[in-house]
Amino acid sequence: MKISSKGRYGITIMTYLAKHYKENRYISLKEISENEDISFKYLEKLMISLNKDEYLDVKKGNNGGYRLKSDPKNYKIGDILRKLEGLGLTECDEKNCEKKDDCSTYPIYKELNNELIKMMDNKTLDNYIEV
Amino acid sequence: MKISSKGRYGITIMTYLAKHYKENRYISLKEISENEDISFKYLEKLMISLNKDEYLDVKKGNNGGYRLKSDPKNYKIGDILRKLEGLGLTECDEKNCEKKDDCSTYPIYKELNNELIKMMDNKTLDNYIEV
DNA sequence: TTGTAATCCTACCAATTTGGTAGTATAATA
DNA sequence: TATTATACTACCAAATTGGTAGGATTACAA
Repeated sequence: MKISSKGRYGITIMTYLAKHYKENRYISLKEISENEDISFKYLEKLMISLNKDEYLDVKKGNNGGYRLKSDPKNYKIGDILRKLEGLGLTECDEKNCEKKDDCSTYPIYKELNNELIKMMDNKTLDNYIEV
Repeated sequence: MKISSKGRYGITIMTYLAKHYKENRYISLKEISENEDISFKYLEKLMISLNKDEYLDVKKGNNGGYRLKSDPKNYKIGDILRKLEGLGLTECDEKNCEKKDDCSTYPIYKELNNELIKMMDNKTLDNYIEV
């Protein structure tokens, strides 16, 4: 039940973007790679997932990079993890398991998943950047 | 961040034992294996971890098997998972990471882990067996 | 006292997931 | 048009996970 390094890197990246949000500039993967000690190539790949549904502003070319579309308070930890590795402790609901109604453990996972999701969506990036 | 099948099986096993607690008998892995459709051999291996610190009553030999040591209300979901796969979304605290104080994401994980543990230890087996 | 039913323990293996690399294509702009 | 950036595809190695096999040990009942 660990968050994978994919998810952890995602949170690192997004926290980095949040911290520099006020600077109003595009931040390149090169910069993040150097400052957060994550392989540039791996970062590139993560960004493809992380930027699903145009989650971020992107600019290619010179002085390009990524930028939050809006204030850090609008970015939930839950959403970051959803994009990179999905959210939830089981797949009971996701896979639409047929045995659900007759499953002795489903009620446990239903509760756990609901609380987990609530907890993750309740935390936004602004809480973790000193201003 | 999924619970592994190790953990899920553990919860299935413990729920089974809880459901039959009132019957006051030892329950064999053979019985659990047949009823819950888990490979007998795999079950055997899981029980070694699951029974750490003499978590359960065991009897070998004829009519032997496993039994809860006490009422299902004393068995936390958190403890079951601790025995089989550990509890927590990161290893930040477990591995005593040196960079903690200088880590931009540690505060996030600290909060998440605390809430997760609280949530898991708040759920006991008696809540999930119909009486 | 011996056969049987159960757990205990160790070693091994296959499949999947995860973490990471390499190379090329595409786009923006100075 | 050279440079700086992201976008995309294919590949690969290591670790984890899920599972199997087989023998050792223990308890009990006939």
